[in-house]
Amino acid sequence: MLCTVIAYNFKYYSGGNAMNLLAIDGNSILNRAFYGIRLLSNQKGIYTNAIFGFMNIYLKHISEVKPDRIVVAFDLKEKTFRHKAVSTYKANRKGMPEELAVQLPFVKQILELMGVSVITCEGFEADDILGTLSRICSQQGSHCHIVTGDRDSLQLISENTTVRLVTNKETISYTPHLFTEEYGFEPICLIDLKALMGDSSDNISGVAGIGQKTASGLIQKWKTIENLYDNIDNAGLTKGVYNKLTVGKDSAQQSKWLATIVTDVPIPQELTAYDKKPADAAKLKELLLELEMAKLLSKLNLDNTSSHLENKNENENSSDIHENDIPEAVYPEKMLSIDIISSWEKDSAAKVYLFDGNILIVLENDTVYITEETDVIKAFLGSITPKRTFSAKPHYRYMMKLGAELKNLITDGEICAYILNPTTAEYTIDRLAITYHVECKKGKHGDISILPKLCSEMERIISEQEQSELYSLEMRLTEVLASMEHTGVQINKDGVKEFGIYLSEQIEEMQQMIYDEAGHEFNIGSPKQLGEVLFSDMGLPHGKKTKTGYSTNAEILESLRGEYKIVDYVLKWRQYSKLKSTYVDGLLKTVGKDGRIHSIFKQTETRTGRISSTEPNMQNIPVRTKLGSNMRKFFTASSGNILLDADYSQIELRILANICGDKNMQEAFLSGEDIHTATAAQVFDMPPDMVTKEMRSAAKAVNFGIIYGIGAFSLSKDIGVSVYEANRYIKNYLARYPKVNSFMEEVVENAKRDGYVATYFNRRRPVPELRQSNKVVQAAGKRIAMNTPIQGTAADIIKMAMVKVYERLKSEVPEAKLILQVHDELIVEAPQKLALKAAKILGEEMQNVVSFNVPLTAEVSMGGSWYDAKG
DNA sequence: AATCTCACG
DNA sequence: ACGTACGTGAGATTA
Repeated sequence: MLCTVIAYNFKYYSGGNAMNLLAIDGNSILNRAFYGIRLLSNQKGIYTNAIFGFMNIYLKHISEVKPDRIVVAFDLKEKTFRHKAVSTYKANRKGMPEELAVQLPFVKQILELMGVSVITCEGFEADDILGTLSRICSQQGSHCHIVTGDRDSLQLISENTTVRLVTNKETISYTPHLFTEEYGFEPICLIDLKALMGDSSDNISGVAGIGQKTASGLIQKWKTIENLYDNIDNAGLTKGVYNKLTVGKDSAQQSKWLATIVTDVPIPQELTAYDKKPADAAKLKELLLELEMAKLLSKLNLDNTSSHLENKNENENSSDIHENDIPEAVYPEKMLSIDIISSWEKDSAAKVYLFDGNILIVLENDTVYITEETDVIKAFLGSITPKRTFSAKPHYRYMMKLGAELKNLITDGEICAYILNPTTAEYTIDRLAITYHVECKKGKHGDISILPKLCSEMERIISEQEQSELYSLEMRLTEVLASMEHTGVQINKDGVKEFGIYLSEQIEEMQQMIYDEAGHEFNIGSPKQLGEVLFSDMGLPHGKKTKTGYSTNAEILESLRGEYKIVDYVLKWRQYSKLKSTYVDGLLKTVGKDGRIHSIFKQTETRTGRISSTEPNMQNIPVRTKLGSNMRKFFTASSGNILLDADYSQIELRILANICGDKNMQEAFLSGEDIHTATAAQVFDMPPDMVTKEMRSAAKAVNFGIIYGIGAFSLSKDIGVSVYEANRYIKNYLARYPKVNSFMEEVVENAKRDGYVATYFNRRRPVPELRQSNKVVQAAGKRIAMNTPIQGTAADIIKMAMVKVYERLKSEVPEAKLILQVHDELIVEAPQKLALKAAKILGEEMQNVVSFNVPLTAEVSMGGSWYDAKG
């Protein structure tokens, strides 16, 4: 195969008028690159991920800053001891892993061949060199841009020095203004902050007992530790802080010294020494070719002498492949694996070839790599060619963004792996290859080339375990989740902000009342300080202790609420603070430019088969308290639309009634009586209309207990009766519903024998806990075994409903969109005019998704906000 | 990075 | 004697 390489019109750099120096912390950036990209190697087995990543970051900053001079600084050795270092300095910092260390010389070599100054200095670290350069620039009226991943370097920020902080997500360019806005003090005071709070990664001890929050407050007020200590007696400090500061004075001073970056490293003082020298193009090209970095070559404009890159696997005649051939003409029917690469990290993952029109595609092992976003990808993904991938959801979202449809995606390796074992923390192709004994030779193109083999093996096992239907359900669900993420939910930002202002006022008020009661100020948000104030200083009766001190959770405080005013204030303060920080502030951070929140729904996260929601979590928006439920008023239908909300009633208990087959329990549901009342009638042996509120709520707790894997102790705690009493309830319950009892016993027995439990639809979950010798762990394993078939079957059912609702809406009411799922609840946004039609589909599909002896019921209601739509 | 607390089903 | 209900995610504090 022969591939045409087209050069990018990449502008290297052009100098501006003001003289600029770009100074890069080589070690810091190399580290980021290494840990940010999965391990890759070229054909010879040389690891290349850090090289790729480093060069990408390097080029990005060059093109943005367009510097006149460039310096890349490195630490000399991994275990360099600083001239001023104490003996334990950095003793706990782990050495560079071998895989990274081997890449370091290549990076240096590439930079040198490019004519860039690479500097190291015996006895000093890279950031000291940067500090020195920054000082030289300031003195000579030049501007210095520092590129690093290390926040310590922010202390160097000045009018003449900008720090471009590289993080996993983004690069932030810090000017003095931006820094001060974020930290509340000047950049140079960062060393004073560290002097107080310390930094374990650098073995800087700071002042014992002073954390980030306290330290930050002190520095904002006093700027430097010297100033703080000079005024310490009239600084209005609490006793605790005062004592800690006094005791830790020496440590603070030494810490400050350790945290200070050196600015007088012996390096050339004349800035012209760092002018860019001519590159050795030939050698550079040779090296990059050896490393198989085609894209970098083209970015550096080094590929114009030879317009063809030869594929090492010459198993095809040299016919150029044109973009139009790719989707349908080349491999119309054959299954292809795809890896769409859109971010720079992955971009560097592939050894790729450039075709006409800047598209990067590799066909090898039936794998297609695509990195540029063009119409060809769209055509390919939208074609009927069967496709295989690892993690399909981003591809669906990509196509939805383009207003197109991803078609014929048959296999998703990550979903396969989740079906086979949902307890795995992270799914990577490398690990799965080992687990499923698929030979993992490091392919030329990273690990994706083993995907075909790996998938067929996993699919074989899925089929053998009779999980193919479940797998197919999950495959169809991916598109539904992608659509929910894509559509998002509208939020009333102004309303949320206003609520936040109200909360702030309340927090302030509560804080003042708490301080008045306690007699002094302290950090209410610190469980440690709160515990000391309540239980040591004020002498309230304390409950159990945690490892670190007194327990101050809501349950304990609630029991003291009536007797001590302060406890009530603390509980209120907690409630307001939680709403403010997690919901008001947290949600506002995630609102998209379209005024909607696009949460991520994770499909391979939970061990029971549920989906989870992150960034933000839309599955734990408050509802149980009056105050909290106000949040739901801000989730609204967009104009002309309305929200439909449907939830299954008692789905887990109904599932239990069905799968255990207990006639008495089924009867309780079929009677139409409220289930908790019916249970109370059974347990307390009386007619339903004699059941009191208290009895009903006790029965409700027992019902929950049964689902979770009952324990008398916890039940007694939950409903406030003796353990003996709780035991009686459970006994009565199981006597009335005998098949519940036998079902639970059977499930545990089977799990012990098989090593896993399964849901009604054959979703499996391994329960290794049952095979451990520790009895506490074993008991937990039993509860898992009892709960998972119930919770998991409910998850299976709502997933089936989601797919059906989604597909019917798509064909019958395409304007209506499924937007949220909260475990037993689905939310649809529909045009008002079509609301009834959509509501009918929603309710019908949810109810009819399975036919059980005890039918499922779903209650649908609608409204302009989530608050109103929930019945 | 671990711990505590608390929001949801 | 010991710990104490299932499944999640996020924010704040502190080591």
